[in-house]
Amino acid sequence: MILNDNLTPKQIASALRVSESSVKRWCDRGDIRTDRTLGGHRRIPLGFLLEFLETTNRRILDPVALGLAPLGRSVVQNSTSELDSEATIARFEKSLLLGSEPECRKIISSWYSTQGGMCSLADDLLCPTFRSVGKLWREGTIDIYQERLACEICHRIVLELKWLLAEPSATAPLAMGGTPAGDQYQLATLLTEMVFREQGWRTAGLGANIPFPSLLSAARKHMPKIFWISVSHIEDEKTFLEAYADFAKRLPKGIVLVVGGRALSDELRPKMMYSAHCDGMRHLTTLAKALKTGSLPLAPQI
Amino acid sequence: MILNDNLTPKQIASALRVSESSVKRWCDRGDIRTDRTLGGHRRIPLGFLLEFLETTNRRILDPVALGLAPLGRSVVQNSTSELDSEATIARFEKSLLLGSEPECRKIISSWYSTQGGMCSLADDLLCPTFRSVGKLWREGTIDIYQERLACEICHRIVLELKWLLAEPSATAPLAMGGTPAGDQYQLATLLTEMVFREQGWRTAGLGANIPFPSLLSAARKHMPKIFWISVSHIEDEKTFLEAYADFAKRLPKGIVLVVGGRALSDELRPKMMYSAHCDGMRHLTTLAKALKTGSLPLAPQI
DNA sequence: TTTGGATTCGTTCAATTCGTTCATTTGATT
DNA sequence: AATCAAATGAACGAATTGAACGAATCCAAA
Repeated sequence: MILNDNLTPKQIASALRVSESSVKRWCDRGDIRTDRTLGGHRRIPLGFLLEFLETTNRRILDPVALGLAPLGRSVVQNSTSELDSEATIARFEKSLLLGSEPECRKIISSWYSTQGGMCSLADDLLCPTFRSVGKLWREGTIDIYQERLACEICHRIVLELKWLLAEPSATAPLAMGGTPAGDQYQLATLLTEMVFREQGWRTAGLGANIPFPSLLSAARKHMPKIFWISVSHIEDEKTFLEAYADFAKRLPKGIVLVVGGRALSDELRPKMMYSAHCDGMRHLTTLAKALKTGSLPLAPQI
Repeated sequence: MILNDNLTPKQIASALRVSESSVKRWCDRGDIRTDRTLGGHRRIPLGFLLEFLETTNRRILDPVALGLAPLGRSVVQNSTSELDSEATIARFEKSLLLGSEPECRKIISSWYSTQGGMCSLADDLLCPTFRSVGKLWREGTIDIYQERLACEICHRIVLELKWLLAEPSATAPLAMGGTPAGDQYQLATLLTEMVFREQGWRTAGLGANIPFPSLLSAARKHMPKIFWISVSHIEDEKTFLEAYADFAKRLPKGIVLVVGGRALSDELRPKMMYSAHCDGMRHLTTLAKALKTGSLPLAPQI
């Protein structure tokens, strides 16, 4: 996998546009976790670098220096080039519809590394793209298989990204969740799982199209700290609400129930009971951060 | 496909993503215990390499180079292969139902590398296991989510195995396929795809639950040499047969239509038109081998 | 057994990185 | 403005790493 590579201080220096000395200092001070060659040269796995970037709120300025694909950049007046997300999203959508997995992989891994991790990948790249793809499908411009193939490709690549994330510690809290019956959309629940992983949680993603009673027994058996429900599509609203209500009522009290997904409209949500609703992965990330150590600060609401 | 015991410096170099020179130096300095051939070439038993990795706190970055399954952060432990398949299958089933992905990964990659590749993995391990899991589910012994989680886990691990397979050449023939509407079972079609990959085909797996008309337009647009249909579950037999018949009739003549899956019973098959029916992955492998170079030796049958 | 193409040998050498020192920039405080 | 601490970047000889080379070895097929 291209993503698993050991970087030298020089590469990182040029990627971040800082001096090599600074990178070496950060390594020695422990800000960047660092491996060493037998001869004592520093070697930094990409995952360690990303870890550093997140805690210090830094960005990769030159992905090419790390062997990643260049993302579209537009030259702004003051000579600082900014990410042209519009162009990149368009390029990504095109590659998806053509079914070109390698091209999509380049874009995703580059976006993931240079932007804000899973969060930005989900909210800023994948979500808009699939909104657009869904529209094209409803318009009849593209075929169903293209939409499915797009999901399949993204699913595979996001799974690959898992190898960049540090193995969660055995004592980390457990997050469990899935997508209820009638909803086949797997990508959303996978991204949810990855966000928890990124925040150091242990996770158990149950997948899509699982009946509520079965979700309930999974929760009861494993007693996670958080249970997430990702809803992208609702077959029948009344049936859904009934099944959900029963699920929420019988969920053990110690478990935080988090819901999200584009199907949970403003009209629907007031009829549901949950601990938290997340409007996008950025939202979820802050929640995961907060709940990781502290106990639940959120009271159930109606 | 047996685990290679004696590794060359070149293999180790690419597995650790360092230069061959460095590996040779490490051997000569005694950092890696090294055997020699009569002619003086270095040969490193896997055990010695693992010893080295352990003491220097190093990881294999590219397991593919060693012919090992990608095991993530840890390295394959017991290369002593269990030939007691009964016991292994039982252990595997237990791990699946417990939802222990790491344990399942060990068993699958061990099976894959010591037995007959994808073929044996599908036919001898996964197929019997899921038959048994399905039975437990129908009996009510286990919950739906356990069966789904089992699928999910296997799906992920099989996808990881893809990194073991060589990249298909750009001129390799294309195999395309998927699972028709009403059938959610993704693992079978994924395994089918992997078998073609193993045989050097380019592949495009469309996933599960795709309506026949959409499968048809995918085939028309990409014109694969083979189109596979994997059927594990049929909602309504009459609807299925009609949609299938329409699909088969309109499929371009140059494309070989291969069908398979546990739902295609002896009573059903005579009512379908196809180029070949595969009863297991071993069957499919020989077909993929035969069709790879030669033209289609199979006449459509009724 | 012989043969020929692919791999590995041991060696040399250029490029990179090491650790260290020191000058410069940054940014907060007086 | 002036001061000072902290962070950054440039420069150095010494050490490590990786690429290249002809010669020797391996291995599978004739």
